[in-house]
Amino acid sequence: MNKLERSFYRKSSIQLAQDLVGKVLVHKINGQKVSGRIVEVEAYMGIEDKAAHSYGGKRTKRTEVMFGMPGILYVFLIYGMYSCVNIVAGELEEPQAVLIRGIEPLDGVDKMAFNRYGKTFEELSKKERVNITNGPGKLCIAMGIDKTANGVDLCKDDFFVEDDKCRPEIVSSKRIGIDYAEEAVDFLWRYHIKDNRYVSKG
DNA sequence: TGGTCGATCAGCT
DNA sequence: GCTGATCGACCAA
Repeated sequence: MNKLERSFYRKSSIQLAQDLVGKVLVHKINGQKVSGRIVEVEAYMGIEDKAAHSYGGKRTKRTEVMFGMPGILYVFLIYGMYSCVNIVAGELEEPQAVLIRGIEPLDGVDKMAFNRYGKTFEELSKKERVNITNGPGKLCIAMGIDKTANGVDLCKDDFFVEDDKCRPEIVSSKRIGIDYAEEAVDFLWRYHIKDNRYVSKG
């Protein structure tokens, strides 16, 4: 359709976060397309952001990809069992990223349903249909994203973001699960589509 | 509808 | 040894 190129990602994570809401994340697994509209994100601003893994310029094996090219994926393991996926923003050597917190399933809904619950989308209960991708760990399971996707370039063929010209109303709020981040807990760096059921909270 | 709690492990200290 | 950008199960009311 309309795959976004490198220049789209080369901007601050706050800007990129807002631009990503409403776009479509696509993952092709062995030729099978799985996709969903990005409905909720959070910006992590890097060096000066106490909530970011790269706060203070912390550069380790884990955070290394955030220092890389904008438009690549940063995938990390949280609580020993869930993956979270980010899109790297900013310039090279500027460790910013946008966390994807919720998507609305579009293509490959049966594949997603199988990844999450081992059954077809049709067979899911009402609750399961919402819970399929309304959280950062959940959407990674549904879309088949794990640590092997760390560092993958969204400007290539099997993983990318496209613009289908959807322009929903976006609202901002405080980021979730960062109680340790002192003054940064109050920054309104979470953005989501208003009234969308696949938003994780609020 | 909301609170608490266990799972499970890489990256730090 | 401790902790976390989470989730789901369980329990109380």
